[in-house]
Amino acid sequence: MIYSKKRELVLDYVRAACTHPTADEVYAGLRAGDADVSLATVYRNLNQLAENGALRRITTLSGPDRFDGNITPHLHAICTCCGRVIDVPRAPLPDLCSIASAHTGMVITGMTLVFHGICNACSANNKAH
Amino acid sequence: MIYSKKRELVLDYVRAACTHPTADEVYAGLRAGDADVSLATVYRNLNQLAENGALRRITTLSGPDRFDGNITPHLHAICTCCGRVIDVPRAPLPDLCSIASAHTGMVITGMTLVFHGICNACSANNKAH
DNA sequence: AATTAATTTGAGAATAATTCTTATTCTTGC
DNA sequence: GCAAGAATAAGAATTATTCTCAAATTAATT
Repeated sequence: MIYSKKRELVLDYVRAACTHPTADEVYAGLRAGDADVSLATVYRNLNQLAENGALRRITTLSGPDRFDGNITPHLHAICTCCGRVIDVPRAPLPDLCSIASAHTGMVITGMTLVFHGICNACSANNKAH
Repeated sequence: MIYSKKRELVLDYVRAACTHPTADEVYAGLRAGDADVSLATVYRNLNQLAENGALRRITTLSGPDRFDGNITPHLHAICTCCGRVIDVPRAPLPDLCSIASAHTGMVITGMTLVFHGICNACSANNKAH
């Protein structure tokens, strides 16, 4: 993968954001700044950056994927009301992957652990249905 | 929610399947049988049934949602190669939700824990890239 | 700095998964 | 069996994402 100015813009944007932005938000944010990128380029680069570990992809239950520039080990909680993603420090866990591997015979390459709930803002706003 | 024959068909189909079918697979399966349902009805009912706990929704990282008629507590491992979902017995876990709740102040309503890996069939077939 | 080969980009079409709309058809209580 | 409310069919619409390919960028070489 050779250097590209657009990829650097995308990476910098996600790293600077503390909002775990979606592809669309990255696109809009760069456009609102002085950057001239296309949506396809944003998607392409987010995928590449997540693929090679520069970013983390956060797959939400419903709604678009989000991206996290903070790749240090931590977990996420997603508000089912507004979609916001909140960081959660990683708690000590038993070695679940080994257990899964032993039980299924699969080669386990990873694990996704996400919390769901109502964030403070939504609780305060009584937006929760 | 009043009774409906179509909803019963959908629920029975997912319960009988051991494949964690997608909405499309449920639709095709019912159509292949003698059932006359529309795709929208399959989606609507899968959503309702998952909502009220009769089924479990399995959100995969990429690809369509899958549904599980087995609602007893267990985990899932998803093959990143073929998309198949394999059941994993629930291992004892620390109370992660309380930890997340304490750290974020959110009302935590649930947690998703999914394993990713390569299933036996894909390993055997060397399909894994 | 020009040449070239490989890579990336832009713009919009295409795709995939799901939801919405509305007229019609069930379901249930009376 | 009728009325009121709920569910359905069919396909249009929406959302999120990927694909296509000609044009632009990058990096290595002259």
